Amino acid sequence: MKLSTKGRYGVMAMVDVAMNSDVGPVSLKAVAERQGLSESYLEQLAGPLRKAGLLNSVRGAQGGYTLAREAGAITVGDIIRVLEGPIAPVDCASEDEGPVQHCAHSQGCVAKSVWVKLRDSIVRALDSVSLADLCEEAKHDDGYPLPL
Amino acid sequence: MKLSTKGRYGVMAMVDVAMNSDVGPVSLKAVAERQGLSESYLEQLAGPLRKAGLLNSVRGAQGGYTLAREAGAITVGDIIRVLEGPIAPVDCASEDEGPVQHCAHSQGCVAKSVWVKLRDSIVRALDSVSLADLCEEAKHDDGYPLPL
DNA sequence: ACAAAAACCCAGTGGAGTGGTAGGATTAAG
DNA sequence: CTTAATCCTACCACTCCACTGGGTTTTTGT
Repeated sequence: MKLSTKGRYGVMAMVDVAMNSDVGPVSLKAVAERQGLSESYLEQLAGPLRKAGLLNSVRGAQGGYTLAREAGAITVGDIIRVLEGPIAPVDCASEDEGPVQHCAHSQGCVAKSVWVKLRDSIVRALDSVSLADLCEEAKHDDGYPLPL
Repeated sequence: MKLSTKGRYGVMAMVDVAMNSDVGPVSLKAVAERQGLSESYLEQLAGPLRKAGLLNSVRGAQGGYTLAREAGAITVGDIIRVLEGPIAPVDCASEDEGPVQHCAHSQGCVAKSVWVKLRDSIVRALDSVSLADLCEEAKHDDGYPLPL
């Protein structure tokens, strides 16, 4: 039940872009430095995010990325779906389930109701938070409660 | 965001034991046959479940496993925790977080609130369903709505 | 014109984890 | 004393994750 770094870094990067693109497009180099991530790895995330219509890109020097929609219209769930595929704790309880999913309909399927319930919980949690929410929170937490 | 087979098979096995242990302990061989799973793989799940106090075992011929608590007092979450470790969509939002978790408290941690919210959703979903619930459901679904 | 900065693309790679199998030792029933 | 079961440990094939690197194209600034 772990998110991969793709999803995690993707959200970090999108928040970074959201918070820094007021003065122009944000380069991956800048994101990588601020967030402490690998630039070349971020490239692999930016591609899909652009193709999915969450990011716009500007090529060439001084280029970079901007949000393709306003921050309030992009949810964490949107990002996760692009980078990790449809939300599905188990294969037989996927969001985009095809015609009918039959997992060798023995007693095993008894558990399916739990997995569907679990999936719906995850979907609700991820879709209920937008980039705007995270940005707002970030600004507020400026005087950050330091651990240690 | 996928559950591993350990968790899935573990729940299947526990339901099987719950539904078949009224006449005596249930052998892993029987579980494996009914559920279509590998017996030797199930052994690896039964060990931890026993040590965690969810299963009792009876060794020797005619031996097997019974629930260590009543079915209503064992949740799906209990099983998952034993077989997959603490519920934590990302490391910095684990259930059993130690003293303080600091994920390089740069802007990256901005997303932490989402992960915590996500974790809590998962925990609530998994802890709200007991083996008894699943057994009840299984009996009801006897005339099973066949796919195809 | 040209150098630098950026997005793009794609191929490869090391390590860790997943999903098992194999073999044996112990325990108890018939 | 054979058989059926739990128990324990080691091993293995495979996949996927997290990255790295090399190279191409596009644009800006000098």
